Amino acid sequence: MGHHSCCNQQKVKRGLWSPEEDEKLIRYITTHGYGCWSEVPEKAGLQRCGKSCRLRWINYLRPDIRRGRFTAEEEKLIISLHAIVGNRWAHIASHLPGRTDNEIKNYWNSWIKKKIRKPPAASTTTSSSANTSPNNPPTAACSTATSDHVVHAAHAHGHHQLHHHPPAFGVTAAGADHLQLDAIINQNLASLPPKLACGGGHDSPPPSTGLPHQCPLFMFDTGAAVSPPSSLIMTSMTQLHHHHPLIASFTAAMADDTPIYLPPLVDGMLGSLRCAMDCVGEDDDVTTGHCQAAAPAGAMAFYGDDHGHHQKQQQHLQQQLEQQQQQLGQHEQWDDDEAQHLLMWDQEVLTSSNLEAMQSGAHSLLFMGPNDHD
DNA sequence: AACATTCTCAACCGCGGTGAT
DNA sequence: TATCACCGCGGTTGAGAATGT
Repeated sequence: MGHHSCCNQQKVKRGLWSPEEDEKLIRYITTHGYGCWSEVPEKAGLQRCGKSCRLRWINYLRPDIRRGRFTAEEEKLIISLHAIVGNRWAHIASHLPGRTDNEIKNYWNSWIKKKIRKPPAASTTTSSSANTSPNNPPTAACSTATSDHVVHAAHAHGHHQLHHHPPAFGVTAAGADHLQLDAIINQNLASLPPKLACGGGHDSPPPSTGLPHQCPLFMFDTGAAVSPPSSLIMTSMTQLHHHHPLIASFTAAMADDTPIYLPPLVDGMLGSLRCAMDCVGEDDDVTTGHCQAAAPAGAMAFYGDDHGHHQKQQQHLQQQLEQQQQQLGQHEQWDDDEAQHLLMWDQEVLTSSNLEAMQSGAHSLLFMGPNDHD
């Protein structure tokens, strides 16, 4: 239990802030700004470290802070975002104006505690019914399961390695499906420029090469629970395409056997757009984009190459996976039963014939990725 | 009323990333 | 390239409030 490095030499006060301290900090920030937090305490006349000042300002004092209970819409957004990006609270907070990462984190953790203490009584009943009561959001459990139900795909020596992380809570797939898909549809696809949207892009010239290097994989996770597989009902491709415009566009295009170029893997819901823009920007050629902006990866997903952050998450998830497997007495990374609920796609082009393979084989997951061999 | 338990949330801690030197 | 300082983030703690017994 040491002090911050920035506090070592100073006599700094700790603990709760007094109103006088708040006033000093507010007065200083509003007149001088906060260019360098390490200078703020001294210049503001506070016996605090810069880190503490920053935290106090960001989490409590800044004028655009929004306090009070989370609205139902905010709850939904948090749940959806968490299902996709996990515990990246700052990322989630960036999509909730006036809310801080700390606040969202506290809110989420309080829900986790509740769920641990009081697991869902009827895990076999569908949780897709809309219940946004602040005191009873079953969707939280579903989305937690979705985020915990992580399939990690990595390229390794020309084949995909799959790691499965089962849900922490016993839930059904439907609620998670809706959450993920709603999030994707409402906040991702809906915001896409038409020229980048996959669905309406049949008139665009098809890409001439493979998927972008930085987007070697595409994974569609319907958010279905994995165990028991028999509980997976609504996540076949046929059913899915009613909910997801990307899949709908796939199947629509299948009618005339138009090749569909698969979108790449993306980094989370809103990150997908960024990824798409990056891809386009780096290639400087929209036609090589492969509908990447429409990538709907609603699950945690990893490129498996040079993304250090993802590698870190991979390691973390790998550890979680191993723990889960130990708990479940599983020794294989991926057993046959679970594999039945995956479809690995190892080509770049989706055609009617291989779509049929998907429809016949994929129940809970559609997983696609081009070969490593470029 | 008194005590125990649970909940909320502000604050702290440590780590990793980044930029300057 | 190595080192350092700083910043930002996520995990965790703990005090006070709320609730239950």
